[in-house]
This record gives sequence, structure tokens and C-alpha cells, in this order.
Amino acid sequence: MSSQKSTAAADAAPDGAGRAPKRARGRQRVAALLDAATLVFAEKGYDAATMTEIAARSSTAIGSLYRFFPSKEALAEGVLRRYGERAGAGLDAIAARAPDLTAGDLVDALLDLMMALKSERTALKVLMDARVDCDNRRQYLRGVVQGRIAGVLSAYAPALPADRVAVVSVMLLHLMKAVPELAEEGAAAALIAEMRLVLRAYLTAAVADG
Amino acid sequence: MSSQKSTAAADAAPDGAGRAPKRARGRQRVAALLDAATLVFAEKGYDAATMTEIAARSSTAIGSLYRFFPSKEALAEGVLRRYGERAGAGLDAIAARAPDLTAGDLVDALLDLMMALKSERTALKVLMDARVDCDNRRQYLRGVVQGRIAGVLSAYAPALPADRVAVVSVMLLHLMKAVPELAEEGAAAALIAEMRLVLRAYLTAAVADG
Amino acid sequence: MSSQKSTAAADAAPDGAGRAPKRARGRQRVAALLDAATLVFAEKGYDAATMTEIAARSSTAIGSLYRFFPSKEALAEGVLRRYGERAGAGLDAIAARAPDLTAGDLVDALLDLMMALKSERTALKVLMDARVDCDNRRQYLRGVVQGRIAGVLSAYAPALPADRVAVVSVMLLHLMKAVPELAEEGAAAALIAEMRLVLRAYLTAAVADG
Amino acid sequence: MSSQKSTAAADAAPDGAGRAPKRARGRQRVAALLDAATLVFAEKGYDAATMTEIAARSSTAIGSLYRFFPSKEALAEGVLRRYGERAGAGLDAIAARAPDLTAGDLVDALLDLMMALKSERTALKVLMDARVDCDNRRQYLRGVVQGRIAGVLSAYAPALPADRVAVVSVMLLHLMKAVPELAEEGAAAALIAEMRLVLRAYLTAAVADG
DNA sequence: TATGAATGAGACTTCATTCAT
DNA sequence: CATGAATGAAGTCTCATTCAT
Repeated sequence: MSSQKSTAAADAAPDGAGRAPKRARGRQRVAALLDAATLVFAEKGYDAATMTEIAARSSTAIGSLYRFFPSKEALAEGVLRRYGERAGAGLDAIAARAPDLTAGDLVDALLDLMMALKSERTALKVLMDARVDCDNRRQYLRGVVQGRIAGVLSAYAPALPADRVAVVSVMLLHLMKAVPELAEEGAAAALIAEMRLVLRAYLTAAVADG
Repeated sequence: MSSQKSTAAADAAPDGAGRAPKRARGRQRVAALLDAATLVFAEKGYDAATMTEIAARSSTAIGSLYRFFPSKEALAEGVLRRYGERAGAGLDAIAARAPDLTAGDLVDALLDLMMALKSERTALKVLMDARVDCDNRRQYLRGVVQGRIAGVLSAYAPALPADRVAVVSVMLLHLMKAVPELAEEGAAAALIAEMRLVLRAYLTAAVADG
Repeated sequence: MSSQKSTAAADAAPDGAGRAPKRARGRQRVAALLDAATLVFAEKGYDAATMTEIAARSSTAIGSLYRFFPSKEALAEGVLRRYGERAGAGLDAIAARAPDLTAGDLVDALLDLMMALKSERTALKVLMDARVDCDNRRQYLRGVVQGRIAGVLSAYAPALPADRVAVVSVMLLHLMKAVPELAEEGAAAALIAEMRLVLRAYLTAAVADG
Repeated sequence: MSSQKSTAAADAAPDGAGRAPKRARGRQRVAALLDAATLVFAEKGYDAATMTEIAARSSTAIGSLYRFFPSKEALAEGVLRRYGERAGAGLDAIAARAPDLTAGDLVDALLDLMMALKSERTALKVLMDARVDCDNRRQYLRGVVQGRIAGVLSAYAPALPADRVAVVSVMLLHLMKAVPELAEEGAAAALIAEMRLVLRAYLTAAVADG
């Protein structure tokens, strides 16, 4: 609103309202870059994906891509981080409702979340498999998501002892990882339904035993 | 009886006894190459793995690697094929014993096989995800292993209707895929035990329902 | 008038005058690459010529060479194409003057053109012999040059029947091909003079007979 | 005739008659190798021709090829040398008959020889263009053939002064070089006939002038 | 002596990253 | 700050040549 003077004479108003649009534009750009990166990583794999294609897919100059993400690894990290945020938010939302859910509803909620993040999951798998930022990022993400699932589980079954929560939540995460792949098999619907049974049976048994 | 060939692929000399050593050395070399390739693919991923490193790890000149596997893709196919053979053989052996096994024993047998193939499984995952020989080999392997699992299931529960066998065996495969990853987590032993529970519960329920 | 661009391809900036320098530099770079390629192909032959040397000779990074010519074959095609353009232009110019020339003058003009293109001719020979882009480019070039010579001949001797034009122009082309090689022999001057005699005699006889 | 004992017990009679068959076999082998080499060089060009293919085409083990020709360059030199011998012999034969021939007959004889050596000429061209054994062999061959043509010319026209013989024979060689290429054009027959005219006209004029 | 598996230098090509404009 | 041409390290693959059998 306040300025289209994108090229010259833009160095007034150092902070307050002047740079807001700039920052907003930056955010949009970052989002577009992450979208494109997620897409291309998922399609081609980490190594085969090229920075040039990612830039092109988001209509960004390659130089600008490097301004926001100073390396391919940083870009991958960005994709991973955003996934972590989204998955975390989804899991937190489920955790909030967990106390009032039946086992079946809880499983449905988790499966729905998984399906919603399906495209990002593919990119995620590729990036985790690529030996990129192996230890730092991987640990982090694992921790974030794992911890959130533990949170959901605790909220759902407050009586479950901590050691069981740890084991069961890891198992739940691993079981849910299979969902996006099942969704690509021939009989996707039947398999997802079957997975719902598996999860519900496991969850019920785990909570009862605990 | 007369040989010390310790490595693998040990169907001994059915040839004219003339230049057995030559062929034997070739087989050893191929096995060493596949071992190294499996290792490096698992460590680095398909693209990041370099033919040079695979050659070096098996103490082979790069030219010799290319004599046996004329391209990186062919090498990946070799790794996949060998995995298919080993997994197939293991599953067939289990299928033979299946009629006499309890659910718990069957699950144990499957888990043991999975653990035995653990290192190869990691390479397998990477190679299946890589956009290599996508359709031909992937379909084939999937078919071979999937079919073998269906065979095991049929042998174990002959009364299970065909459509259930199909769905349940796909689900079993996907569940077992998680095993190698679980084995790399912190509390590996507890997680494997937990997976045993999951599988036994699912298998029992599936057979009872069917 | 305002420019020092000494190299070639000097059809000056018909663009929007905005980023002329960028395009001009590209043109210069392409010209330098083609010059170096022509030289190296001529010296070493197609296969023995290395992209690395061609890049080095034109003070270009290997990556830049590949930006302009995405493969060795494309580079060879570029060399061929430029030769075709230059030879075509030269022959067209001769055709325009042909009606007013004596046989001797016409032969001189053709020989002069041949000598002017001498260095490119050597590269051309090598590239035509190489089993590269065999059919497409080869046919094309042959057609362009052959057709232009036929044009010169028709302009010079309009009464010559079409079938004779075809045969005679092919023969002229083949005779002229020997010129660059003669120029590298010991007694170059004498041989060129001799070739002038051969051509004049043949041309005169052919036109008279026809 | 004297022995079929090709495998064993052939090490008696160290020199005289015993090793004759061995030597004969060697000669055959060399001839087969040169034939294959000529063929493959002509087909693929010097660089693209592989020692392995040349060995295979002559049913020779690669190691044996290297026993007779210790390098690819040596093999090329062998091909060139044999061509020189054959062309030299042919030209000598023509020289012997030259005094009794008309210009037309002489040209016919030369063209016939050229056509007879056509396949070898192709290999020759490829090898001369490849910058192999550039100076030594090339000079040699050029000298041998050039000298022989000069011999033919002197025999045909004893009155021609030496300096003219030199120039005319070089020109004749260069004109004849075009023959194999003309033979591959569309209207081969017409072009060969045309070339006969060119050569006869040039030869007649040169002898008359001289 | 014949054989052909083994060797490794070096070619073509790609692409992450930089920096002049 | 944006742009995208330029850079060069590194990867896959070939093939002349050697040498153990």
C-alpha cells in the first residue's frame, strides 16, 4: 500500500511499517520455494532433484533461492522443518481432543492426519533416506513427531505408564508410516480399512495391558 | 565337500571340471560386489552411492565392476534380484513348516527372517524408492515377495478365503517392513517384542475373522 | 562503426538496446567456442578431440561450453552449421557475379573461397567422416553446398541442361575438396595453379559439351 | 602338407622345416587381423574402433592380437603398410604396361586399381585423418604411392620433365582420391565416367604442355 | 604360447554454488 | 537486492593394455 518503489529510493523507513510488505513477500516466496521443493524432492528424490528445477517450478531466480536457503541441504532442512511444524500442529490438535475420543475415533483422526500430509510424507521419506543432515535434523524431527504422538497417547490414556507410552508411541509412528504407501497400492481402500483395524486392535490391547 | 567357498551362491561346480576356478572366482567376485553395493547403497542412498566407492569397498578395479554389472542400474538390479532370491527362499522354507506352526511361532519365524535380511532390507528400501528400473524390477520383486508371503499365509491358514489372503499378506509385508527400522531405534529389543505382539494379534484376528 | 568486435558473427545488436552486452557477450563466446572447436577437431579428429581441450583453447570453463552446446555432437553440428552458412554465403556471392565472369575468373573465385575456408574445410572433412549426426546434418550440409554450387553453375552457364548441372556440380565440389590438402603439400603454389588449370579445362569442356 | 600336429609334440626340428607351418599360421593370422582391422577402422573410424572388436572379428584372442601388433597404433601402421604394398604393386604393374597404353587406357587402369582398393581406401582415409603416427607413417605412405604414380607417369610420358612429373603426379593422386567417394554418391556410374573424362583431359593436356 | 579377466587413466557430462551486472 | 551466466569438482562409463593362468 505504501510503496511500489521496488528498485530505487527504498531505503527510508528502516523498520516499522515500511518493510512489512517486503517481509510478507519474503514469506510467500519461502512458502512457494518449499512447496516446489517438496514436490520435486518427492518426484525425483533428493539427489536427482536439481536446485534449478526447484527454482523454476516456483518461478524464482536461482540466485533468489540461494538467498533464502544457502544450500541444498538447508532447503531440505526447510522442507523437513515445515513438515514437522504441520505434523506437530495436527498432532497437538488431536491431543487436545484425545481425552474425549474412543479408540476408533482416535485412530481415525491419526489416519486422517496421515492422509492429509501424504504428499509431504513422500518428500519426507526421500529426505530421511537420503543421508542428508543425517543426525541433526533427523533426530530433531523424530523427536518432535515422536514426542507429539506420545502426547496424544498420554492424553488418550493418562494411566499408561511412561515406559509403555514411549514404546507404544514409537510403534504407532512406525505403523502409521506405512499408510502413505498403502494408499498407493492397488486395493488402497481395503488396505487403509485393514490398517484401521490393526491400529485399533493394537491401541486397545496396549492400553488395556498397560 | 571338497571346497571352502565360504561366501554365497554356493551351488558347486556343475561344469566340465576344466576351468572351475575361473568361474568360482567370478562368482566370488560377484558376491563381493553385491555385498559392497548393498552396503554402500544402504549407507548413502542410490544416487549418492558412487560406483568408485562400491568398487573400492570390494577391492575391485572400477573396470572389473563394470565387467560384471555394465551400469549402476544393473548393479542395483543385481542387489534387488539377490534379495528376492534370499527372501523368497526364506519364505518358502517358512511356508513348508507353516502348517505345523502356532501363530506365535509363525510370527517369530517371519521376524527372524526379517532380521536376518536386515542389512539388505535397508538397501532394498533405498533402491525401491530411487527412481531406478522403476517398473520392471520393482513390480517383479514386489510380486515375488508378496506372493511368497501369501503362500506362507495360505499354508498356515488354508481355510482363509483368497481375497482375505491377498489383503492380509499385503498388510503383513508392510508391517514387517518396519522391522529393520525398529531394530535401529534406541529400545530395539522392546520394539521388536512389541512388533511380535502386533503381528500375532493381527494374524490371529485375521485368521479367526476370515 | 562503433564496435571493435573483431571475431565474427557480427550482425550487430538488433535488440531492444536494453541488455545488449549480455547477448553480445554470448555471441562472442559462441564464436570463440566454434573457432576453438574447429581448430581442435581439425587437429585431432572428432573422437580424439576432447571437450576439455576445446574449452581450454577458448578460455572457457567446461560448464560454459556445455551451456552453449549441450553435447559434443551438438558442438560438431554447430561447427558444421557455421561452415554451411559461410560457404553458402560465399557461393551465393559468386553466383551473383557468375553471369559476368569468364571461366578463369569463376574458377579463381571458387578457389579463393576454398582457400578462405581452408581451416574450416579440414574440420569439416573430419566431422563428415566421423560417424556423428551422420544422416541429418550430413545430408543437410551436402545439400546446401552442393545446391549452391549448382546455383553458381546455372548462373554461369544458363544453357546447361539440368542433368548435366547436377553431375558437373558434384564433380566440381569433389575437385575443390582437394584444394585444402593441396595447400598443405610442399609445392602448394604450383599445385594450386595446377588445380586452376584442371578446373578451367573441365569447366570449359563441360559447358561446351553440354 | 607335412604336419597336422598342431597341438603337441611340435617342438622338434627347431628351425628348418618344422616351424614353417607355424610361420604360415602366423602369416594367416596377421592377414586375418589386418583384414578385420581394415574393416573395423573403415566402419567406425580409428578412435571408435576397439581392439576387442577387431580381435573378435578375426576370431583372435585379444592377447594374440597384441602379440602381433603391440599397440593400436602399430595395428594401424600395419594396415597402412599393407595398403602401401598393394597399391605399390598395382601401380608398378601399371607402370610396366604404361609405355604401350593410350591416355584413356592408362586412366582406366588407374581407376580400376582405385576401385579395386576401394574398401582399403576408406580405412586409409580414416587412418590418415586420425592424427595417428602422423609424421612417420604418413610421410612414408605418401612417398611410396606418390613415387609409384610418378613412376607410372614417367613410363607413360618419358619426355615429361622431372618437375612437371612431380606436380602432375601429385595432382593425379589427389584427383584419384575422390574416386571412392564418388562411388558412394547417388549417380556413381555417371560420376566415375565423368572423372574418367577429367583425368583423361588433364593427363592429355599435361603431357602435351610438358 | 594362447587366453581373456583385470586394470585404471581419462572422456563426457551434470549441477551445486558464486558473483558480476 | 534480484538475476542468471559462469565455474569446476565429481560421477558414470569405456577401452587400450597387461599378466596370471
